[in-house]
Amino acid sequence: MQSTHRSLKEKQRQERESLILQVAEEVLLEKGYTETSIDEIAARVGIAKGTVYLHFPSKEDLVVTIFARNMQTLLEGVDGIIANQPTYRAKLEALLDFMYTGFFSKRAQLLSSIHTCAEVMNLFTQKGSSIRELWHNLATVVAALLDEGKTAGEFTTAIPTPILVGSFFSLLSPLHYQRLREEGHFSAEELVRSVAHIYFGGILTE
Amino acid sequence: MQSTHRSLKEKQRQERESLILQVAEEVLLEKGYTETSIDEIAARVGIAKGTVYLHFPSKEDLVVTIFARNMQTLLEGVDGIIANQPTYRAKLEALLDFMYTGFFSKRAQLLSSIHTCAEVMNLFTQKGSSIRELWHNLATVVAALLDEGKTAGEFTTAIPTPILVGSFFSLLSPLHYQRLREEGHFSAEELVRSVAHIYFGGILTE
Amino acid sequence: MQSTHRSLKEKQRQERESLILQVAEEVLLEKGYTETSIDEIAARVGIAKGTVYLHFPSKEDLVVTIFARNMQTLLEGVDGIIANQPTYRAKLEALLDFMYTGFFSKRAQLLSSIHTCAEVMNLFTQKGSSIRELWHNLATVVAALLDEGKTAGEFTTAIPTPILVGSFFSLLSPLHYQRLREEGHFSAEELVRSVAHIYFGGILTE
Amino acid sequence: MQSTHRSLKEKQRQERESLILQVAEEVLLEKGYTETSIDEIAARVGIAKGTVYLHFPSKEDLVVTIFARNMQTLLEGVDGIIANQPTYRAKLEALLDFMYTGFFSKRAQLLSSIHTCAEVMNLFTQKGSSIRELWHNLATVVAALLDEGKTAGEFTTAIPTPILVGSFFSLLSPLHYQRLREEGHFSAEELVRSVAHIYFGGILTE
DNA sequence: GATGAATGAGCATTCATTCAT
DNA sequence: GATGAATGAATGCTCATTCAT
Repeated sequence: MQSTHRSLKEKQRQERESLILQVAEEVLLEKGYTETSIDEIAARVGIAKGTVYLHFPSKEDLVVTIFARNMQTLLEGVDGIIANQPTYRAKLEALLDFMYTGFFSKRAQLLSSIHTCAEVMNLFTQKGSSIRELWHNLATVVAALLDEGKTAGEFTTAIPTPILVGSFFSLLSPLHYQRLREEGHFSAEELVRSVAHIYFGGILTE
Repeated sequence: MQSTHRSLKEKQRQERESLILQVAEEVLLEKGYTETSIDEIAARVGIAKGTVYLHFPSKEDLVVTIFARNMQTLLEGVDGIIANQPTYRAKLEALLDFMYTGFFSKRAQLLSSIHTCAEVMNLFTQKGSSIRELWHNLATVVAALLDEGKTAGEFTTAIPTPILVGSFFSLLSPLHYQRLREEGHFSAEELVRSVAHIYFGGILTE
Repeated sequence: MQSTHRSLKEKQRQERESLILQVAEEVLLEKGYTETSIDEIAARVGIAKGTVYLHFPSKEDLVVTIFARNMQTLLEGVDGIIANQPTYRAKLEALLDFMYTGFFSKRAQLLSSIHTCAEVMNLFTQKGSSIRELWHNLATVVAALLDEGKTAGEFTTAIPTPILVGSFFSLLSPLHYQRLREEGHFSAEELVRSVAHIYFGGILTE
Repeated sequence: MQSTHRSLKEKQRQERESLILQVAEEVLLEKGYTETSIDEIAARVGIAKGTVYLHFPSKEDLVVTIFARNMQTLLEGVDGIIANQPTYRAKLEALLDFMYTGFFSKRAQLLSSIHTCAEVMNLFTQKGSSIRELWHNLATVVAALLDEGKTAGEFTTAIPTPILVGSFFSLLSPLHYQRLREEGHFSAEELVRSVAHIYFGGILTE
């Protein structure tokens, strides 16, 4: 019963922490790092400012945690996603699909801002070594798929792999993605399909 | 003489305003919006903080002006750039080249941050109607090229134009661009060539 | 049995209270009032923060209690200490010795800070009336010894007793005391002997 | 005229800075370091909080400046004060007199708190190297006087010089000093005379 | 009774903006 | 016109105190 009690407490704690992370993620997406204030996060969650600090030692840590958690989840899913695909193209398409369609449809924006927003990048120069590492892992996976695809004769060797990796992650910048979905009334699936078409086949007619 | 005097004054004023804009642009690129302080801009220009406010009513306006001026210059150049190209593909490639190789090699990062960085976007929700309009104009030009290219049978009709436009501007996210140039030792030309290869021809062999 | 139970509980309560006071005293000596946090006290004692508040209504009260308890103990010992000394000088020397050598070697620093540290003094302006009273009692004892010594012809009458009392308690400021012991490698005994030499005999050669 | 204008500005600036230092010193004496807030200092001076930061980069620096300035002034005066005194005793008495009677009658309290108040001491562990040095200089001067006095046969050699130095600066703890003046209605002169009597001649008759 | 999660007032510090000179 | 000193709102963070469990 003691343990029941404890696990209840612990569960509530986890839930609250999740809530903070979720709300912080929202505000972060809306306003960017600097304009996001702990005050606002606390207010939106409906708790006191100090409570946030019971879960995260600093604003910086809170944000790094958000990024790390997303990266981690993404990385954990990658292997399963690419495992059963027959070709390297199919593997990369499955990855694109996972990133923009599923769990990450919104989070992808945040992850993307790691390398599109100066403000965010500077954050990780100091505290985000773990993030950089996770990101590097992901980029390595993609680079490996591209290299193996080249060796297998699937992909052109005319373009250096680093550039291919860069374009792979650039294909659908988060805010373009969002705008197209919201204003252009395109489904996530259509967006991914189109982007894959461009990346793998180009836009030229045969 | 009065008018001579006035126009001299006015010329000096213009020159200083240009200098402020140029310096502010530099700082903005280095540090991002929030970390950019009027103090630093004034110091780098060598004028007093208050003088900046004689030219721009607020930090926000200053930044919006920078974006607008770049957009404007870009737009003004577009026609000449695409005019003499034989095909729509060539027109779009010339545009890519102009954006990433020439005058805009650095500015492109700023322009791009309009839709990749929440912080920057919010700026334009309030004060940046002119920017949105200019951006819309540019997007319209690209959309027209793509549409005409479709009609001419140059480009695939399988992908909706808005998505093609989004991908066109996403192809090389600014920080990827920068990192590839600095760490990967790729030339701007090679980057543009590769990206065009991907966009137009895809990455598949054959 | 009820009463046995109660007194057991009560005994445990007393012991814990003593422990809190002891630990708080240590931290207080190390860090000063403001830098001392209830959190740290509770952690060092091994109890919850809230439990401290079951014993003391506020941090202020806790600290006042520490001072009062020390003053009380000192006062209770005074009579025994001075009782069997033949002269007034011997009585005062024994008191000095007791304060700097024995049980109070460390606590003397705390007591002394009552009138050397503004921060501490302000504490007692509001809640420390009991402290002031106890301190006054001690000062009265010393004043009496000095007055009687004067009457007995032992001490000079050239100096008003209040000043003599002030100097008696100032002789060895706590941090000087500590520094001399730690860096100068003087024993407590030597320090007390030297200070007594100065106070009673001056530093001039015969 | 330009220079007149500038020096006027500069003079006003100096005056304001002096005012801040003076007010901060008062508050510091009343409340101690931690309880002193920039807000209160600014309010008492009648300026905005931010203005304080135009003069001092941080609270810590402000306080260190106060201490350093006092120490500096004291040190600068020392030589002149002891120069024309015939004996070492007279030199030390003159120094005592200077510290407790003149310019430093109040400031002595602050200086004294350098080594009587844990809170204050900790401050100088980090930023106050200059203070420690200045203090060390003063202690060295006093130690030299005592040593030379010993060699000259003026002072007893029975007590190690470091202890004599410690007692010299402890003789009249600042708050005792203040209380005796305010409540005991003793003049500064009488206090210094008495303290000197004790230090040099002891309190014994004959 | 004991706990420790939650609270929120308080503080040092920054910086866009204003305005007297 | 130009200056830069002055302002004060805003923010990250701490910690004494409370109270539901």
